[in-house]
Amino acid sequence: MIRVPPTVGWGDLNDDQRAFLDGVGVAARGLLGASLVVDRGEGRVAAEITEAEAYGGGLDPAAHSYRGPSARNAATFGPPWHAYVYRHLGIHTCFNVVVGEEGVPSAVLIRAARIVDGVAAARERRSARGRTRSDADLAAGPARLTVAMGIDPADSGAPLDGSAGILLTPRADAEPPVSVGPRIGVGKAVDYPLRFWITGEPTVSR
DNA sequence: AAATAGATTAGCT
DNA sequence: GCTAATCTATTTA
Repeated sequence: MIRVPPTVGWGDLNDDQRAFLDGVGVAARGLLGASLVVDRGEGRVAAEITEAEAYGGGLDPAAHSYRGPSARNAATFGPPWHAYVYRHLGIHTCFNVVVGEEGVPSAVLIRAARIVDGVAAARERRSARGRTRSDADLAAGPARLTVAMGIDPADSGAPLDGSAGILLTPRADAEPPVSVGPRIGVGKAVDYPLRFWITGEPTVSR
């Protein structure tokens, strides 16, 4: 994997680098409509992914893994179809799916989902401050999703084959209508559209 | 060694 | 809309 210095704009990427980034984008897009189930014996919640963002590891100045491995981002260098979970601003937890081969960091941030089963459990977790939420609001945002589904930083590095309580199943049907746009809350590399969502879904983040 | 920005959300104006 | 909450990693002195 070739690394690009922070001063180099995305327009200067060579063909191989662009192909890699596009590949991560395709992976993110492919996760739309996929089924995510968290089941630890109680409070089982099943959801369908409705919004995802791609992060291109060593090529992407906005990626946590851009400057090499650290204790926090180690999971992004691990095998694909595993979780990368981190804490943001000390209080919020975000869930990613590692999509690159082992040793090649890349991840897809799951920004939003539609709860299809276990709505009661999800609402219970999200109503910690005594507020009730609409169904569409339960997982409309990366940190909201982890709360609703009961995912925490201890899950970072866990496989997503169900053996650790988290099961991610690829979408079986045809791809739904997809919208594309720039990533949210990212100051760097804004000019490359790597955010994907299911068109018209009420569950996507603001 | 100290400052600051960040893949966010909730609550209040 | 604007700000607080509050931790980590990177940048600056």
